[in-house]
Parts: sequence; structure tokens; C-alpha cells
Amino acid sequence: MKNFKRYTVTSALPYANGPVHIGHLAGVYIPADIYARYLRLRGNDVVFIGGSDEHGVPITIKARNEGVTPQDVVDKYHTIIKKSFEDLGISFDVYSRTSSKTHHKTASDFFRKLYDEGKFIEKTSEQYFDAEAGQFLADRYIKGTCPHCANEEAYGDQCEKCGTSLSPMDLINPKSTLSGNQPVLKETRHWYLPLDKHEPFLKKWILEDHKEWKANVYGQCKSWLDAGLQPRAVSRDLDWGVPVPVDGAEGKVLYVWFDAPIGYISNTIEWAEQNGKDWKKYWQDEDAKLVHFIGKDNIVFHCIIFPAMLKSHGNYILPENVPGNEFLNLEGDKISTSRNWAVWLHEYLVEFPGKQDVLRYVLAANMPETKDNDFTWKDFQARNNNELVAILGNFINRTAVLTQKYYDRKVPSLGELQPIDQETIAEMAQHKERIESSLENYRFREALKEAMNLARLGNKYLADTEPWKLIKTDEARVETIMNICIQLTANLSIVFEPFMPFTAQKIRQLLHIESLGWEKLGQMNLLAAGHLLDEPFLLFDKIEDEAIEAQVQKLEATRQSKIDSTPAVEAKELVSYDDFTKLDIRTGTILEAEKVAKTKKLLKLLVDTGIDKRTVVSGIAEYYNPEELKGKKVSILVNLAPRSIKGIESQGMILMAENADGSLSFVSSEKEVNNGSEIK
RNA sequence: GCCGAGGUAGCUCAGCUGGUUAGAGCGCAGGAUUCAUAAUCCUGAGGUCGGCAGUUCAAGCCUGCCUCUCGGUACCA
Repeated sequence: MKNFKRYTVTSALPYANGPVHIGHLAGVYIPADIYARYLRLRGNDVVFIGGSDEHGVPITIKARNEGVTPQDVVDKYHTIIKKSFEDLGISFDVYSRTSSKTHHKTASDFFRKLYDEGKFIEKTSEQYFDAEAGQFLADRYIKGTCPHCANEEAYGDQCEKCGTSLSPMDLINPKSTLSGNQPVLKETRHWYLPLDKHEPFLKKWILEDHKEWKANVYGQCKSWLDAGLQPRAVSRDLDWGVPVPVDGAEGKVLYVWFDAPIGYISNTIEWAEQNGKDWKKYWQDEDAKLVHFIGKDNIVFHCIIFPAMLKSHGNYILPENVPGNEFLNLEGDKISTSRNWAVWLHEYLVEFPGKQDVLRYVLAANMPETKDNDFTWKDFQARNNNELVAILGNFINRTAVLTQKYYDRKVPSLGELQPIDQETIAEMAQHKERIESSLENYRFREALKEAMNLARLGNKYLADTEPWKLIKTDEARVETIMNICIQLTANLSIVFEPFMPFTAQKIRQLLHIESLGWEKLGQMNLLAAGHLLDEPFLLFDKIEDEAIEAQVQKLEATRQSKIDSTPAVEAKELVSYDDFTKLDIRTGTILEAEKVAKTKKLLKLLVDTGIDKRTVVSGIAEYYNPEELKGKKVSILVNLAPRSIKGIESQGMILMAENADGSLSFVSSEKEVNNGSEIK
């Protein structure tokens, strides 16, 4: 394996339209921080890069909705995010932002070099343009009627009612959300990165040269490469972002996914300038090892697009590895910002003061390394109480208290070693190697577990040697035992440093020592005999049931309040009574229900309408099981023109009430009425 | 539908290129112990390794089909 002189560690830039939650931490920032801290502890030259991703359409939309500027939005969240990372002890060497001057220049230069060298292709296409606002419209800025479900509030990229992905051209009666006017089609020119041309290179580089990448990452890349790559637009018609540095490109900016990864470079430059370093040594030198920590949603950008950009540019090294993690769920449900189902870091830090390491520990232990994982508050409590308090905290406390009791906190001397001492010492050396191997292969859960096993080893050693009994008969022997326990404690301060830096610091305080390097791990002479320890104090506190229940309740409450506080959709325009009476709505009863094959949300229903028994296809499978539907009273629009859906003729439509969270509910009569009764 | 990743003890997960009685932590049961935040240490119970076929002397690991979860993509009132 190659010996690198420098390490460039990046973590995905959080998007600055909201705070950071535990899913981000477990997936990206905790593993990246553990890795960076480990490398530094071994004396390596490391730069650990973070920063906010502040461009893109969603931020401009959020700004519009809140009546502020995009800069206001990113200023707000950049500040929150940066502060919360600091408080959690994420050890970025630099945490900057893509709205910085340095970044604008770096990204702009990067684009310009590729442009000048003819590495892009230019294409002209027709896009919707708002004449009044004088600008092209991003997909999200266009609303219209969904061609599938007739929802009048569908966006240009997706209908949120039926979940269909759309393109703006699909919308019936499109309207600009800027002015409310009907947009016009207008030609616009954009630059594309011809990924198809890089395909042969990417195939070799990933599929042949990097078989060691994680299975989920490698597989996803293979899937993309096998499907064939297409040119990808790297510019957008938008006024928020890095302007395209080409004459005549007014009103165009770099696509956020083009500029964001360049942010890693920009931020390195910023750091280098402030610290008298040469940034190129970390990005343009084969002796540097580049590692991107990301979540699985980012795989294609970091494994395909960004490397293609770097390769096109020509001066840059490519990532050595891209350890992408899967997702973290919360209490069995997907974490969701829009549904407010999340544990926010900045709130955690306030609600659990001084417990940064508890969160770091639990998230590292539960990291979704190979598959999606679940975070539960109950597990959080159990890991704190049964592992941090009972195993790690307890061993160190036992050692500290015994040393105080027997030796007035002075380290006793090491005497002759017995077999059990030697076995324990040998065990520690083995742990060192195992932990190193785990960390270097991005197996952080395993590494943490091994670290915790060192504390277990200490507890077992105490139980086996029983110094509290021996003190009555063999004082000299007890000195040796306690010396070993204290040395072991010093070792724990080293091994936990990457995972739990605050705790490592506390252990050092307890021992009255400075930070020891990683290489000292496994040694038994870290503290000299006679060295004075600090007064014993506890490293961790138990977390009581009440605190956990409060968090679970908070989650439920915020979810409910999110639903409650969602305003009703605006009323539609007036219709005449005659218009209304055209609709023939009846009460009916579901006789049979079955899933429509090969669909996610469709059920085929046989409904007794009182008039006849007919088949209706309905998109409710995500909320109702076929079994529970038999006999269900429903309201049905019987004179809707039949339509074939998935090869089944659907005769009518079942009326559903849709809640703010998207869940559906039948609309049925309050009292028992006959099938076929009119609803009017 | 297609592609990718998963489905291993109650829970969270390990199991390398197939090879003796499938592992760990937590939880549970029993025991030991009291220096320690009733913490610790030992022992034990618990698994037809998603299902069905197949290849092989031998399969959790290989092949085929099926099924469920997650992600991507396509389609879909």
C-alpha cells in the first residue's frame, strides 16, 4: 500500500437551508471526524475540510417564501451549522462557505479553464421564461396542473400529490410562481460536461482500480456506468450562485452540483492562506490521499461527476476512496425535514449539555455503514447507561477511587509481573493493531467496539485480581495491579480520543497528563510511579427514563404540530351550481380489493355503487391494505370518464381527504345510508 | 419494470477467497462479588443464517426462481 505524506479529508457540504440533524452526523461528520482525528493523532499531515453549500434553487425558494434574501437564509443556517459542529467537536481545519469570495473565484476559474480548453459542449434548448420577471424559471418555480392526477398545484419537476416526476413541459396550464403569469418558451444556452466521453476512464478507474470501495458505493457506480453516462448541464438560468464567467452569459450561474464540490478546494485555499500552507500540496500532488466522506445520496456526484471534472481539469488528484454511508432512520421512520421528524444537533446540544460524546458514541456505534440503521432514544439511553457509564466510566472510576484510597492518588510502582498481568498487557497490544486496521478500512463501528473492549478488559482484570481483598494480605502485589489499571486508563485516553475527544480530555485531566500520541497506545509506562492523579470524578451520568420519554414526546408533538400548522390550500375559483351538479357522487361499498401488480400505490377495487358493481383503480395502497377494505363505505364519483390505468379500466374515482402529511382518508357518510345514495 | 445495496439470535450488527458443534454487544435467566454511578465478573438459554430448488464430498457464503426493506431509474388517475 502506498505511503501518503498528506491527507485531504472532506465531508459533504451541508446544504444551508436548514440545520444539521443526527442523520447527517452519523452518515458523514462523525466518521470523517474520527478519521481525521485518528490521522492527526498518528502525527500525519491532515487537512479536514467542511463548509456550507449555499447555492441552488431550494435556497432561493425558501428565501422567497420567507420574504428575505437568499443571503439572509444562508447566513442564518451557516451560522447555526458552523456553531453546532464546533460544539460537537467536529475538528474541521476549516469550515467555510460557497458564498465566499475565494470560492466564487476558484469555481469561476475552474469553469473558465475547462471552457477555454473546450472541455464543455454547448447546447441550446427551450425553457420557460417569465417575461414580467425577466428571467428563466427553474423547474420549481413553475406550477401547473399535473397531467396525471389533475392536481393544480404540481411543480415543474414533480407533482407532490401523486408523486410523479415531471418536466415543466408536462404541466397543463403552467404558471410562473414569480409573477403568476403564463411563462413563455424561450431559447437558452447552457454548458454540459460530456460525461459520456469520460466513461471509459471512469470505468477503469472505479470498476478495475478501486474494487476495494465499499459494496454500496461500488455497486451504485457500476449501475450508473453500465447504464451509460449522458452529458450533464453545469449551468443554470438563475441569479443566485457563481456567475458563469463567459461573455454573454448574464443571468446564468454554475449549477450548484458543479460548484459545491469545488468548495472543498476553495476552503482548502482559504485555510492554506490563513495558515501559511500550500494548498496544492493537498490537491495536486500524488503524495496526498484524498478521501470524501458522504451519504449515499451523493455517490454519483463524488464518484462520477466530480472526478470527471477533476480529470478534465488535469491538475488534480482523484479521491483514493469515497466511504459513502447509508441512511439513519429515527424511531423506525425516515428522517424528514419537511415532516419535522429529526433530532436537530443544535437542539440536542442545548437539551443535553455536556453530553457531546454520548451522541458521538451512540451515532458511531450505530453508524449506517453497510445498511440503513435506526436511532432510537431507548437505545441512546441503553448505550449511555450500560456502556459509557457501566463499562468505561465505571472502570476508570474504580481505578481512580482505589488509587485514592490506597495511595493518596499517587501512582504506585510496578512490581513483578504475574501471568495474568502479562496476558492483559499483551491483549492491549493486540487491540491497538485491530483498531488501526479497522479505522484505516473505514470500519468505525468495529473500531469503537474494540476500543470499548479495552475498558472491558480493565473491568475483568480488576475482578480477577481483586485488589480490595489482596490489600489485606499482599500490599506489594496491589501496587502492581493498580499501576496496571492506571496505565490502562492512560491508554483509554488515547484510544478514545478520535471517537470521544471531550472524554479523552477528561481522562487526561483525571490523570494529570497531556495528550499522548497514538504510538504510545499499548505501552505500560505512560505514567511514572509517584505521579499524582486528580481527585476522582465521574465521566458520565446515567440518563433517566424521564429524559428519554421527553424526547420521544417532543418528536411526536413536533410532528403533530407540523401537521396542525400547515395552512389549508387556497380556495379554487367559483363554479356555478350547475357545474357542481354535473358531478355524480354516490355512496358505495368496497366489495373486493387487491394490489395492482408492479405498482407501489395502486389498488384495484370492486365497488358496489348501488347502480352497478364496477372496477376502480385508486392510488391508496400506501395507506390501506387490501384486506381491511372489504365492506368499507366510500364516496365515489361515478360519472368520471373511464380511463385505463396499468391496463385496467378504472370506472370512477374514490373521494379521499388528504392530510398535511400526505396521508389519505376515506370520505364516508356519518350515518348508515344505502349504496347509490346521492351526495349533493 | 430495470439497476444497486440489504434481509444472520428478542434488539443492533460481525461472519475473509464455500470447510470442524454459526459469533459479538445489549436484553433475558442463574451464579460470584462488593473497590465502583445496584455498576462489575462468570455461566447459560435463544438462530431450519428471508423462502424454495440446484451445484458441491461440503453453502450463511456459489447459481436460478420467489419474497420483503432501502436507494436510484422508468412507468403510473
